[in-house]
Parts: sequence; C-alpha cells; structure tokens
Amino acid sequence: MDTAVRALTWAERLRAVGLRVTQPRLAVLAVVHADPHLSADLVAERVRKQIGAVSTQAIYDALKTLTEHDILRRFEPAGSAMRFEVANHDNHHHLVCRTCGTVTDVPWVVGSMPCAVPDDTHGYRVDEAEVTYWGTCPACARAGTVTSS
Amino acid sequence: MDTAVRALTWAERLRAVGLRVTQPRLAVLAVVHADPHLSADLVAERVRKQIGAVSTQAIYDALKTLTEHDILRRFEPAGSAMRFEVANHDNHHHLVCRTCGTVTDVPWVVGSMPCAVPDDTHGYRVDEAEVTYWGTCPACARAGTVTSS
DNA sequence: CTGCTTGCTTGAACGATTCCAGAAAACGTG
DNA sequence: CACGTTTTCTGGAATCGTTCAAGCAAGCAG
Repeated sequence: MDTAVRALTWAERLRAVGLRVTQPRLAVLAVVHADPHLSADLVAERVRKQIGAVSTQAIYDALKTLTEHDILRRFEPAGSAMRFEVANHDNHHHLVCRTCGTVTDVPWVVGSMPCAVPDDTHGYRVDEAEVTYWGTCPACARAGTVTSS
Repeated sequence: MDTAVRALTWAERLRAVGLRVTQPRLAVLAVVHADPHLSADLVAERVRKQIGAVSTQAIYDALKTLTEHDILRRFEPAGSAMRFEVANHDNHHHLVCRTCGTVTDVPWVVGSMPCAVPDDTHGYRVDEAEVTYWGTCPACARAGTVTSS
C-alpha cells in the first residue's frame, strides 16, 4: 500500500536527476531502503525475490548510477565488499564488528564536529570525513566469552 | 650504513614477538618503512628490487603476519587495494585523494579527541576509530582547473 | 650439528567487480 | 498510439587482488 507511494517517490527522485525509471532501479532502491548496509550480492538476491530475474550487471549498474547521482551512498569497510545505503545526508558513521562484519549506524555527534576537518590538510580540498568505528558487537562478544565464566 | 642498524632493529622486533627473522620479512619491513601506504603489489616490486626473487605469496604472508603481530598496520580506503604502514601507534589518520588515490598522513588532533568514541556504541566494544578524509590533492586540483582560467 | 617448527615456492582457486556486444525497454515526438 | 533514439539490461567472459594447498627449504633450540 505505501509501496505504491514509496515507489512513486523513488521514481520522482530518479526523474529529478534525469534518470530513467526502470524496474531494477526501483527494486534496488526499495531493497536498500528496507535494509541498509547490504552488499551488491545481497541486493541482487533480494531484488530477484521481488521482481524476478535481473542480471547481476543490472544490479551493479543501478548501484553505481544511483550512487553517482547521490541517491545512494556507497561505503566499504576494510576487508568487506562494498555496501550501500540510502543517501540521506545525515552524515552518520559506521560501527563495524570485527568478527561478524555487521554494520550499525552511529548518529553524528554534534559535540565532536571539530574533527570533521583536520588541522593540516596538506593542501587537500577535503569534502568528507568518514569515520569507522571498529569493535565487537554484543552477540560476538557474548559468543567469545562463553567459555570463560 | 644505518641500514644495518635498522635491520637489526627489525630483527629484534621480529624476535620479540616470536617470529623468525627472514630476508623477505626484513625486506618488507624496510620497504614499508621507507615508503608508507604501499599496496601489496608495490611492496612486492620493491622487495624484489632489494633482495631478488620472492614469491607473491611470501609477500602476502609477511604482510599478514607482521600486521597480526602489530608491527605493521593495514588499512584499505574504499575502492583501493590494501595498503600498509609501520604501526607506530600514533593513531594518525589518512587523507585520500579521490582522483589519484594518493594517501597522506594526518596527525591526530588532540582537541578533537571526543569523537574517538561515539556516544551510543549500541553495545559494541569499540577498539578503534578510523578516520578517512576524502578530497582532492593539490596536484589533482590544479590539473582539474587548468581549463578554467 | 640435528631435528622440529615455521616460512617459502609453485600453481591453482576464489570472490567481487568490470568489460563487452547485442537485445530490449523507456521516453519524447509526430 | 506507433516510431525512432537513447539508455538500460542480458549473458558471458575477463580481470584484479587475495587466499588456499602441498611439498620443499630454512631458522633456531638443544
């Protein structure tokens, strides 16, 4: 029901940036919106569940195009495949579990704004400060300490 | 001449963590120390210039082992192969050029300490805050604006 | 110096991503 | 609503960076 509303919104956003509205793109957007931090692989899997056969290439193309047009945001924790989320420009960061790879959003902390720009940029024109917090998620921490108690 | 001194130091560090002292490892350490932020590929290339034929596998093994023993530090800007630097625990961060991929060290800014740990860790045990600054390096900025003047 | 353990070599496998050429679909126009 | 143009999708294969596996070689303790 609100699927229709949502699809329309995505379609509008696509047109707004001059992109054609296609089933694969809409499905990719729906899937990434419903479940952020998915890899291209998982996006493909879910898109297919939703609209049937789609080539892997179409998925990659859609993800790339949508990212280039700032509708999606791509990131890539070291050692992981690329992951995607809807670009809502809230500038949040990511908490990544070293054990299971799960990614959790961390809202931007206003008080720490200063570190968005380093003191000495070495002449670089900096446009983004990406912060990744590495650690162990609750589930993995529990699993890892099971034997010691 | 200080090559000998330096090699000795590396050898000592290797022994200190219970690793055998081998030519490939010493060469990898020398190369990464001399030129941080190298990819495995480039490390291999330079190691070979220094000590002759070494298998790619030996390079990867050395890099992995040394990283695991905290003598090297591995990082991986999105879209790039993994890169290595000597782990001196100064907790500096990286400035990456979107155009040419060049990486420059950014010293840790004391005043911005607060953002090292997010407010809400969602139950994660956080052990590292990795900051990557994305932008355009002076050279690429110049090259990109040549036509407009 | 000898043997055990660790590290190296070679060669192949692997996953994620991209490249390519042709078929199909989306959109603006008549 | 049919048409042509342009963009997108399909299918298949290639590429890159990295890892796996088995046997040989070398480091180091005794």
